[in-house]
Amino acid sequence: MGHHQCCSKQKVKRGLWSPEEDEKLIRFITTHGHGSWSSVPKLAGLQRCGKSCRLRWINYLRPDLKRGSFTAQEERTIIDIHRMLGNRWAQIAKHLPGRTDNEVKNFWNSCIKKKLIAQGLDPNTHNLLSTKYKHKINSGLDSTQQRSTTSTPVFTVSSKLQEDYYSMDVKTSFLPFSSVPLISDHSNSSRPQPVHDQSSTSPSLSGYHRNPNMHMQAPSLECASHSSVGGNLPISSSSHNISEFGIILDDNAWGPEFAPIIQAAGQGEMPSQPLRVLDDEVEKVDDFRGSGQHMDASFESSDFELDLMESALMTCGMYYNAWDSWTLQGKNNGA
DNA sequence: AATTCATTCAACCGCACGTCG
DNA sequence: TCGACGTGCGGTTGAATGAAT
Repeated sequence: MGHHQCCSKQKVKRGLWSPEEDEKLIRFITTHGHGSWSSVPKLAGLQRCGKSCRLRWINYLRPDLKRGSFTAQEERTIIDIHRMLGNRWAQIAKHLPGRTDNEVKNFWNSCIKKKLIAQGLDPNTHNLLSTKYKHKINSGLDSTQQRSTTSTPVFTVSSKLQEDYYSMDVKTSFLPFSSVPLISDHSNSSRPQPVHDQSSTSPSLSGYHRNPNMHMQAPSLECASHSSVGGNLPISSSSHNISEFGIILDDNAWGPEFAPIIQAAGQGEMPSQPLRVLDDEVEKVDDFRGSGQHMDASFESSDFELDLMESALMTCGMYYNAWDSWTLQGKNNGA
């Protein structure tokens, strides 16, 4: 097994770090800074390679690290961003102050992943799991327990859809409202902010581009004061723009109970049938997701959107927003 | 109490990318 | 343009620990 170049020139220690080694590294970096990591071990008097020193500092010794369990808010943030970016742990960690990519990755693999599977969701795509995972879903809690024991909003389908839950061939990309790029121009300072609990942290990515060629007409929305969607989650009294939004539902599940959501999402009149996305657009998104290309993403999420997401999910289960335009933009950029 | 099994997470590895001479 | 080097990232490993038998 070959070692990294920086390790090959000298005999280096590997494995767990001792308190003495930690002390040496901390003392050196706090007084000199790390500068070139490859020179740190020699200057700090450590029998380690620079890469190991860097990792130890970033993941464990850095003074600004936040230790301890992940909060429910952090967990929700991870899930939301992962849904868009996939396994880009470093990008996800940037939105969790004091958390490292390694920590986020471990938390995902040891905890969130299992939760999603138990809830019938594919942790990679966040879509409904196919029938081959049915045994995993059923092996855990029943659906009622699954919903009541998680601290993260449970993405599930309405009761009318339950019977088709495992047999549906779902290849559409579903996103929560919290992930919807609400404003096409991120620099637009007129974007309204939620009026409640603005102190809490929400995902906020930067550098995101939309595809201007695929921009759809964005309906505006005036939310009624503390209107209620689904009968239990209040929406803040504020005005919002929501663009490129759609809901996909089984035809049989489509009913007047979804009207508040359609209205709240700025779609205006209740459509006579569920909104749908064209298959070829879905395939383009899937292609992009599978390509491993990076995309710049930027949008803001707010508690309002999280509430709306939860409301929609609790009421009608599945939904979709047309993020095709910006993923395709990312695909083009990455080529 | 001893052993096995499962889980967690720190650390390692290989690769990709950027920079510089 | 090319190669060497440094850095950052995501996937994987394996030691430590806890739970179950």
